[in-house]
Amino acid sequence: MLETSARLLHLLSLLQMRREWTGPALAQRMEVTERTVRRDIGKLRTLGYPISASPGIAGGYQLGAGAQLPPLLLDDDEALAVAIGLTAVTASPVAGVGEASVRALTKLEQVLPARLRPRFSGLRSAVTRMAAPSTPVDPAVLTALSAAITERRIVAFRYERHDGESSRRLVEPYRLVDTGRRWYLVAWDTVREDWRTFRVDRCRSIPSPRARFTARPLPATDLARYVQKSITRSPYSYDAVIRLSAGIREIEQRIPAEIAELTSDGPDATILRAGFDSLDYPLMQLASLDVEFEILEPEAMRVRAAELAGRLRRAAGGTGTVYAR
Amino acid sequence: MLETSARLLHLLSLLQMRREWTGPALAQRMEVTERTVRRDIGKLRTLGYPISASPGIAGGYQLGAGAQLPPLLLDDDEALAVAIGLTAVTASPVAGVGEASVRALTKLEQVLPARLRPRFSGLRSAVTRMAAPSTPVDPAVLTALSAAITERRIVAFRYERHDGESSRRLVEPYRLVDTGRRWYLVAWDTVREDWRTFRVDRCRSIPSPRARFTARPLPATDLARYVQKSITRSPYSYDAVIRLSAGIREIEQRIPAEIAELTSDGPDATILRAGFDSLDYPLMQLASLDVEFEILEPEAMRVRAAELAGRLRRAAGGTGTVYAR
DNA sequence: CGGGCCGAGGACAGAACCTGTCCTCATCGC
DNA sequence: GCGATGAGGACAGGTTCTGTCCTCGGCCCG
Repeated sequence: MLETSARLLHLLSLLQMRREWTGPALAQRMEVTERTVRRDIGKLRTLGYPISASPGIAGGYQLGAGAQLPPLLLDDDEALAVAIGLTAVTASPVAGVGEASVRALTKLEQVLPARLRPRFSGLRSAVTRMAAPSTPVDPAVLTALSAAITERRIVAFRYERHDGESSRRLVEPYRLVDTGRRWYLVAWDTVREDWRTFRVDRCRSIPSPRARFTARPLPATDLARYVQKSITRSPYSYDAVIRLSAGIREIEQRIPAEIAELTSDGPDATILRAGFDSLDYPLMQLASLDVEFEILEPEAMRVRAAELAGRLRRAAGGTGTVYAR
Repeated sequence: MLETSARLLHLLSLLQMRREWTGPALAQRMEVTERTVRRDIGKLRTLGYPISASPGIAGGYQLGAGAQLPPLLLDDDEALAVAIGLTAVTASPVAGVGEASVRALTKLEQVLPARLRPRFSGLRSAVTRMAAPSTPVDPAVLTALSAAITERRIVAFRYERHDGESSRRLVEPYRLVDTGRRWYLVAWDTVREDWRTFRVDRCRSIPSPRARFTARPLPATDLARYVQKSITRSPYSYDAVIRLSAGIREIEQRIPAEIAELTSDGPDATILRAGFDSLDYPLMQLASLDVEFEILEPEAMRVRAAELAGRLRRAAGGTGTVYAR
């Protein structure tokens, strides 16, 4: 029987590895008779895994997509790839799957064989460095928080406030919320005895787990909305208004709707409104559009644009004639 | 017995979900006696999964990292996160795990429940758009090729040559090679009856599988090196030489070693050599360093820097005094 | 030190399941 | 029609599983 459980997993692994298998091939691979293979296939079907079959020449079995996801059986390199991919997603959260990616990464790290850890560490820093220039978060902070949330453990960490001063916090962590730009932790502050929303990028130490706690009712059902309300200021350092010298139709095709709000300003001009945490990246993206643009707000963005312009001009050195596009 | 296989997977799932479980909690969750839980734990141990135990108050079981990776049991959101993460890695390959990430993504897509596919499609295009601006590759092309490689199926696709003309190809695909910047396919061309190395970003249709083929000996044991040799020209559109006005120690800390070759040019200057496929992104990154720099080569990069400088200058408009840093 | 909470594992009875072997039937492509 | 595929019942001989009961050991706390 124990041999059967192992064999069923092996069968599942083979079906994931290649799309099509014949009964005789599976029987040989698993060292049982074809009758037993047919029985095992039936068992997997009973367990809910949809395996289709076609008889005759070029026939065989195929594992398809069913109502539930089967256990994923990965080899070493595949596991590393998954870990790296999840790390990339946590570094630049994609709306809606942020917390799930941290949870999945926590699961994977728990069981990652020791021989793969050095490679993972090396590749991890490469991915973190390549992430889009928003506020950087240490993946280790995220996974530590995720584990504490799952296991209902109080965590201690050093937290830096907006004025730069850091203090020690002891909290019951409940939820990680990703706003698409930043990670927040919704937690009950055990010292202040009230709910607090923490910016994860301001966490200055790896949260260390303490005693268990009993869950209390959450402060809201929609925690993403709750976090948005908790943020007393604009989530961005800069709220920009930019006039682009191209019609809105053209601009819509080149700038994702989630990033900016676009308003038509006549047949050949578009007003773009968006928030940014830093200026360099958006400035260079705007310059790369090869569309003339004008910064209406904020002043700081105009100053920065002039600085970058100067540096690029000097870097170009003794270029002869510049042809305007 | 069938019930036992399912129960073992369920137990594994619980152990992955939370770090610590007591026997009584597991027994209640799975609706068996504690004695059966102890037996099941023993079975998982026999299967190779290292489960540690601590007796007494605050005791329990913990699934640890062993010699092999256990089957991963994920919920819907976690599966989506994994899929998105793998898509991100295939879009910007991290050296060494590129092919594995495609293989893993192919496995996952095969079993992804239908109800998750629309969400996956939506999130996938978001990730692809955010990828670093190297040569874009459709993830669907990669996974179709990976499946064909695994199943030894000839594939047909339209391929665009460097002169822009596209033709139909019928090939035996053997390996996907990621050079860190681009994807290549090593394949046997059935029409020309010779080995060919294809750039995946030039594949203009989703490869469709045809008949099976019998594997032939590969043209080399080290296919990454083979691909590098096959590329008759520099892999990059531009080979740049840039002089930075800062010491090499400072620059090394801010520019990843894999991206550029750095040479000291005195105590306050550094020569940077690197290849690029486009100019805007590197120019943006260089300008953002807040270090004066000079483009020694190529001329095209100087021209582009001047263009961007002009556009940024005009965008800054009537800025008053510009303070040099 | 005792009590309670945890994990460990042997022994037994009654029940359930597993595998190979053999067989008949159906579908598919050439 | 033939050969290659999948489907599944029946049987004999053997194996495994579960709950129940029990003893033992470690850990923490009052």
